[in-house]
Amino acid sequence: MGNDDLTGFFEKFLKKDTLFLDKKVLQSAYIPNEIKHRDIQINQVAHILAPALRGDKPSNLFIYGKTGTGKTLSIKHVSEKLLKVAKEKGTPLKIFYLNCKLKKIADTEYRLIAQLARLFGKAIPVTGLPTDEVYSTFFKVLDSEEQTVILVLDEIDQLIKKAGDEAIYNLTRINSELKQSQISIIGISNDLTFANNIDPRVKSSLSEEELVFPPYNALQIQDILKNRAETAFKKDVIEEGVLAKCAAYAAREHGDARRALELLRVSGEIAERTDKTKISIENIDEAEDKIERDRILEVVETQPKQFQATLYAILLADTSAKRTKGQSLIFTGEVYELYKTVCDKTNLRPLTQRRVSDILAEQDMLGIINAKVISKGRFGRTREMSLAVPQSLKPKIRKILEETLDLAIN
DNA sequence: CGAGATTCATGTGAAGTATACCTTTAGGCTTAA
DNA sequence: AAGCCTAAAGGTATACTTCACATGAATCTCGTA
Repeated sequence: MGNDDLTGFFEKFLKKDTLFLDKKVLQSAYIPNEIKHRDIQINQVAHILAPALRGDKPSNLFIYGKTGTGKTLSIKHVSEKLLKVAKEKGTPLKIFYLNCKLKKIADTEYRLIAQLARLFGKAIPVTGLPTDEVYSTFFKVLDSEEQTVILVLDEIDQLIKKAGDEAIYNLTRINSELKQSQISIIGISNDLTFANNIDPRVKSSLSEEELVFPPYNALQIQDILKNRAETAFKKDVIEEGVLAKCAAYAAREHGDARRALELLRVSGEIAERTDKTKISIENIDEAEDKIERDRILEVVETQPKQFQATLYAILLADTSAKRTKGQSLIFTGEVYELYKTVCDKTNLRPLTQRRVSDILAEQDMLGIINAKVISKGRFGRTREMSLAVPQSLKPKIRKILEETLDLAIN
């Protein structure tokens, strides 16, 4: 493309009017003024947290609910209002929000506490410090002034699954030591069954109050969509039935409103890019496809080298496996053999099978493969897995991996 | 023929190791009085 | 003498390895009908 073409393209791009009025309304970080269909929950949260305004310690709260049921949104909404009132009254109240799922941020006890201390403006190194030391630093800042602190730990189930419940237990007990300040914990979990496998002591101290966020039904999602679409899009750019279909898609997946909004936003982007003046129903299908692709590619690209090598081995196994019933089933041993040859080609130091086994388990968690442990009777026991990736995406993944792993393409 | 025993390939837990990084400390050098 | 810098010492978290044991159904074994 010549330079003139490019200039032309940019000019045209600027002239072309967009379908969006305010795209950020559809992004997941956006907090609308009015949250629909969550009045009851928001009220309950408000009631539970209100004592903070009088300088009392609010009860610890545990919130359950599937993804996209408005948990985070509701909490953030209440927090905002609460902080505003507290500020007017001059009550020393702080609310911190921390997502435990983020790798390398809060997925171990050390990292969680370190991150908390950082929120209070303390610099904590990534490693090297005793965990106790970090605790006491955190403790000191916390107690350095009279204040009430509310700590929101999102996706706390992930943390406990990876790092155990020690950290949470310590956090809940820290109150008895605090002289000036007090801390309440709000735990948010997507996994409704996860309470069963944590220490009962932790559970009881964490869930002084419990709240369940039920999924939205299709009508509610549609209502939410309509509401947001009004401010997000220009008038009349949405074709009849589009919102309904978005809602239906999302409701199919346990009423995930976040997904519905994302679908709508991406549909809009697609329509815009293809120079349409309206968002049509077909765009939704394309959007769903694109979202899934982007998610997978994102995961593939950002994984550590060893994970990528493992994934590449799976990919190789997948293409060579005899294709029975459409789904090719792959076993650990097979993957590990291929993995070793991959390492050989890429000058990567091969990890042990023990470690690879863990890596496979993590890939399963990431949803990039489907795996389950089965016993093949006389023929041992293994993890039976298959790539959870659309066929059309495999070549692309392969290419990405070959590039990042610097594999000689044969 | 069927109940147990056996077997295989790998899952999985625990403990140990390597690496990268942190703080503290002691020595050496510089500086200012 | 005091202050400052540097390098070594001592300590930690994390990712990974090593070791050892656990799993669980297909297959085998062998007593019994």
